[in-house]
Amino acid sequence: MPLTVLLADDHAMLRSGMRAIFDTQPDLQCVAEVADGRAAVTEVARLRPDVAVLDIRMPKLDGLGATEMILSDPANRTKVLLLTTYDSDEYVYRALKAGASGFLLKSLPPEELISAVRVAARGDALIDPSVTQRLIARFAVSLAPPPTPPGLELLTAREREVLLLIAAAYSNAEIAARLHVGDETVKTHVSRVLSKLGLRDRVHAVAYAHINGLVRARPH
Amino acid sequence: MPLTVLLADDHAMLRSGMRAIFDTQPDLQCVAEVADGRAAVTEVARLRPDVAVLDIRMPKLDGLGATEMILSDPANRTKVLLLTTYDSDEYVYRALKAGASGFLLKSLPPEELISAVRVAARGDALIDPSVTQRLIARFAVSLAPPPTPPGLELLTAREREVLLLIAAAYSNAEIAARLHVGDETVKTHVSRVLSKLGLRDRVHAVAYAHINGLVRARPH
DNA sequence: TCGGACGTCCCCCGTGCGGGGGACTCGGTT
DNA sequence: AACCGAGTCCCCCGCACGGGGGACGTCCGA
Repeated sequence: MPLTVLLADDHAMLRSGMRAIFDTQPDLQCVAEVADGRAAVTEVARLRPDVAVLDIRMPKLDGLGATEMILSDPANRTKVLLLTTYDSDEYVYRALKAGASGFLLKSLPPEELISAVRVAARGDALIDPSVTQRLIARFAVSLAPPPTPPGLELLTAREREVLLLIAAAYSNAEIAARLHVGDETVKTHVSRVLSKLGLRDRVHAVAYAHINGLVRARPH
Repeated sequence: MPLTVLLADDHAMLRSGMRAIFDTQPDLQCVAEVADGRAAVTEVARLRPDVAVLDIRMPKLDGLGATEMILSDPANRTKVLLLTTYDSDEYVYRALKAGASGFLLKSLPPEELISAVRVAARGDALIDPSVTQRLIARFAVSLAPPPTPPGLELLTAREREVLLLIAAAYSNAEIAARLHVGDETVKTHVSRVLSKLGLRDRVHAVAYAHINGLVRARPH
């Protein structure tokens, strides 16, 4: 059975152009054309096409908002491809966050649009190369380890160990038990950590450790 | 002038296959074939091709390591496309982090490999659709706001305000000055925050706030 | 061989902190 | 009217904490 497609764009000319492209493919069937985002949402809910191709700029509800509404429905099985004339980073992030299966520029060659629909239908995703480039850069920094915080290199191994335990909100006595040393020893380490890092008290130490990424916040 | 390409793969058969593909394109010139990662790095440094196509599994130095060495050189202008038989998330992350311009599966149709080289050469990037899908999912969660931490809804507006100041490592006296209230008042708020959240002391409160994303760590 | 860094343990002392009370004002609900 | 939650201020008490000292052993490099 053919893949069903919904087209959403406020320019009738562009819609008929895309429909013509799909009509060249026997296994692709364009089951609806709409001119705004709200209509796209309702028609997707009614017809449940395999793929919805949405322009970002549309009246009443833009393509991003429509995408969010469509994909936030847990019963939905329609994949969403977003089309845009100009790419903006904000658009991309919002689109990907909403779970779009594609983010493409309208300059895309017709045959690639067809292949994009097939890619989306089988559950994969596709991003325009010019956007991918910037996405990688952004993704890389989000993976990059935080730069070594200032002053950390002054600490000995033991002191860093103690700092991590402070950051985990352990008391001196708890740290002592955990390291199997006396609590007076821990006090010494703590004092050295504070003075070496220029911190007033252990509360500042906890903040320092977390802000500088010494403690991994809820693992993603 | 033609685009120059370097091929790196430990299978001679695959190299000659790819070379044959490139030879069908007048504007693509395969300037070198190497069989391991170390050779790839030195040849890229010597020949400075426009694009290097690297297999991930290679002797001596794998494609990821080679990518990192190539792209860590600030004088480098060669773009890197990575090829792999099986995709693993870890591979992808490392590749993107290193700054690769592409991450493709060997199942890729030949004509798409050609187009990928052109995409990379012009500075854009390209990721295999099956990988993109998972990348989006991962990217989305990295953008997702942290879920509302447990217990936070028990706090009044004022108490939340105080909690944020505690998280910023302010002392009771400093919080009092900042809020223009007496320090006895602050003590009351702090006590309520601690008991409502089940925290032992302000140190735990600082850790709680940071772990639950109430305080934005170094903005990316 | 002598230092110096590191890790360990000890004492004193002042104070910020947190728990336990209580009390007052406001605003909104019943 | 009575009530209650939120915000404000006050007192007392115990204690963990942090700064100031000093001391001792080990290991390593000068």
